[in-house]
Amino acid sequence: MRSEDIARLAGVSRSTVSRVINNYSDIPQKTRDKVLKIIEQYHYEPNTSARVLAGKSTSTIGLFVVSLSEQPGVNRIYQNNYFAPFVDAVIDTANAAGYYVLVHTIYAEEDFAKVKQAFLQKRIDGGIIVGTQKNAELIGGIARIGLPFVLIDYDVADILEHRLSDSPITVVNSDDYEGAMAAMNHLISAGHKEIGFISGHMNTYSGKQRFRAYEAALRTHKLPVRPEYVLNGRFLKQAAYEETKRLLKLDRLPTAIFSANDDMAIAAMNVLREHGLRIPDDMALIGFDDVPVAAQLIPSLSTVRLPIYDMSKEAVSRLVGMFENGAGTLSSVSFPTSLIIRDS
Amino acid sequence: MRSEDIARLAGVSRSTVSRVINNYSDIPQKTRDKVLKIIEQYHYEPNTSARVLAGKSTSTIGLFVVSLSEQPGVNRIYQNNYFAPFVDAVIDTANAAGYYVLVHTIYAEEDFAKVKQAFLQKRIDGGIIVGTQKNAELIGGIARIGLPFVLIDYDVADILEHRLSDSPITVVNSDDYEGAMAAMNHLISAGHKEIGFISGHMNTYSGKQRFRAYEAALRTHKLPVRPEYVLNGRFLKQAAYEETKRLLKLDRLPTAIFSANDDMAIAAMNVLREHGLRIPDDMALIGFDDVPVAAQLIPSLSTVRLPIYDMSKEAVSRLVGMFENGAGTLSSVSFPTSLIIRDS
DNA sequence: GTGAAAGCGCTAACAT
DNA sequence: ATGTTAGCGCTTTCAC
Repeated sequence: MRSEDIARLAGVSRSTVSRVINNYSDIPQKTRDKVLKIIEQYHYEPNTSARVLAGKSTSTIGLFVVSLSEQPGVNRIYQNNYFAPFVDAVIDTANAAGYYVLVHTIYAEEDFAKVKQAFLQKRIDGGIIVGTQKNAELIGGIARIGLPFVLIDYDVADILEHRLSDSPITVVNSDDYEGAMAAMNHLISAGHKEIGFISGHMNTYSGKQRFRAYEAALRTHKLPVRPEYVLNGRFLKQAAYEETKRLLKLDRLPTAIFSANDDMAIAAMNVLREHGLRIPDDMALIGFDDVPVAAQLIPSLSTVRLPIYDMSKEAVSRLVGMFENGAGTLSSVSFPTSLIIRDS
Repeated sequence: MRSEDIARLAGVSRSTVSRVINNYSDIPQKTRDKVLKIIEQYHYEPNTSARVLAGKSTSTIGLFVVSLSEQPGVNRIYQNNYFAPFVDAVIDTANAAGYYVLVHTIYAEEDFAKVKQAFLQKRIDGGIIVGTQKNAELIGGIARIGLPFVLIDYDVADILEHRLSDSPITVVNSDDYEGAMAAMNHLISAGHKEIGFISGHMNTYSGKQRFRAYEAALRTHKLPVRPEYVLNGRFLKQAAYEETKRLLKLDRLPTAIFSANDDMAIAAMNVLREHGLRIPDDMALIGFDDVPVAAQLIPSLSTVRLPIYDMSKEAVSRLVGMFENGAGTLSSVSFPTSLIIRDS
């Protein structure tokens, strides 16, 4: 069933059918109804490829989830409490706004070709990229294609430095520094003087900010910054697990641990439990993200809440805004986090 | 940049460029290399719409997540431990097989139009649908379009009845009946004689099978089937929460509860805890699905494991198989479940 | 208000 | 082995 068939059945020309489909104003209600009736009756839907080729938009948003991890297969997003909500929230809000979502996961450096490909092949009107490590070359490469895109969790300064401020890029961040600072201040106010840190990935913006706040908080309160208390977690459960085990072998332990995300905090929790340490009595613990399980655990996990749904929604609506207002230039937003004190 | 530009730059015709791109055999290595070099150099990627319009496939799989729930907004998939893994696993395996995935969520009856639309508009080569309630009309409607698709969790008998066995449909199920039976037998062997049930959605295949096994197990062992012990959960956390509260108001309580999924079992756990009941001493609890949190809870939740990753992978590979072998007819697989005994 | 016709970027049958 | 050409199904400019 093609538009020509509809035209014949309705006794009009293909152009009239097209006008009806695209809601042209200069077409009498009578003709419109007649055509619409046939379309309805035959369940006709215009061929997307043909429409796009003729100049229409794809009504499709690309969503690229970047999760580079050294151990392949270990950080699949469906086991990742941070990415999964983004995927779902973006799909939700994009669908509600009338867009299809093309999702692609990037687990290896070479898969990045796939994101440029999706843009270059004109499969999408624009994209949302979450989880990118600092990589101006990549961002520049995509920007050069000219289609708008949104980066979730990225350092705006890095984009500015590479003179990309005229490109249609939107950056959506959370106030990671402030959130981490709040968590640290809470621990310090509670009297903790020896605080450990499980770091995220230092090449991501959020990972960096959370670490910076950790250090700054200690310095501000003239507390010791001990290298052996900084665990290299890279946002990975497994790494956090190993590193926490290593920490417990030290002669002298911190009394609290601040983890750059909840997944790693939970891994640490398991290690602590295995070693017979009580939480929070022997070791206080604060995570980051407020993943759904955090509240379910016993003891429930104190954490810094990230407004993932709002961030995703904003990413979609900004992207759609760029479609409608014709590209635009660099812009950014940052969402406030909130400290959630629970039992840990 | 179009194929014509590449042709000009390489000093050949557009058809030669096309032949190179599509790996035709009758083209000398020298010409191939020359063209490839230009393509590389200019980062050329053929326009997908044009290729599809000219008869190529889209290399895109549609993934439709159906989650009809009475309370809108309450059952978003990112809070749903059952759907999220399917989404991620399908994306993972499809991407690995060289396919893009177009994901759409269906939260209301009228959104079903979107799935037929995606097929009709030729946006996808085929689709995977998870979470459908029994609805032969819908299935028949999609089948009539002629593109292959996979149903995850659907009653094969229903498809047979509606004479759809010649359509390119694959059904991927899990052994829900057997799994539920194993859980029930475990409880019964442990001496439980009064067993409650939190039901899933009776219109889904898995929901139905899990309930059937519950009843059958009780009957087989000549144990009482008490209507007041059957809670109407519809796979929803909230409903399970309310219903469990209702259950606890009864004069006489069961000593064990079997829940049709883990999310509801966890909701029940919370209610039990709030009422000061100990698990498993005062009330034993077994869930279904083995969602990631199940193992993290205290007490950890005994459950029936669903091989979601394998099911998703099979769904993708069967779909791709139908693409390659030209449609085909109805087929189905069912995956074994396994009883995971933990502390609850 | 509506139709005719050109063109979007590609593939593939046909011709050489 | 490579070029020429006719579509694929739609949108849109230009005529009428």
